Amino acid sequence: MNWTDERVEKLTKLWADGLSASQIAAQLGGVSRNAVIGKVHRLNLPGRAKSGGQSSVRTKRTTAAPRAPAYAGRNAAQTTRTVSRSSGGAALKQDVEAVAVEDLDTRPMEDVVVPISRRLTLVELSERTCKWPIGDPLLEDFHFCGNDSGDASPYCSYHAKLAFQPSSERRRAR
DNA sequence: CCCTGATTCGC
DNA sequence: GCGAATCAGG
Repeated sequence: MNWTDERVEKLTKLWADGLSASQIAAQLGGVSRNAVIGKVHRLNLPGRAKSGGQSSVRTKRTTAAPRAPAYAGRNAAQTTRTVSRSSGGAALKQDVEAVAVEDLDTRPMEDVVVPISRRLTLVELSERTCKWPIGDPLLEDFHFCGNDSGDASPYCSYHAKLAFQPSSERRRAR
């Protein structure tokens, strides 16, 4: 891939916005983070203030920002899916709680607070990043949580609590 | 190990 | 000019 004016422009902008080289590479596509860094140097763009690593500025959430629902609205639509298998006797009949967060008339876990998200885009997700979607996919600021997902889980510990609620105990608790 | 940017150097 | 390899660091 070559550095078209458009791509250079985007690179410059994103770099100025403080995104990391790898994140920029992911958004540009077709280039490695090394390519991005190399280009940045060649363009004489100001490098990062201190040669600090990932602990630098990152997601700067000013103040008030109740990162609450984000999912509430549209999710309430496709919440509980009841699958009934009426086969012969009265054997199988179970309802499966589909990936739901907070359903219609709910009260359970509303207390699960998710810290901050890394605002990753689809292409930036890796095996260890939380794949919990945030925002409206149709909007520009749509992103994924991106926090560490432990190792074998698709979500970070916080979103995992929201996603995998033990159905049995939930019913009981209600 | 994950990630970060910085530099080098063959292409 | 480009970017993989490498280095240095959190």
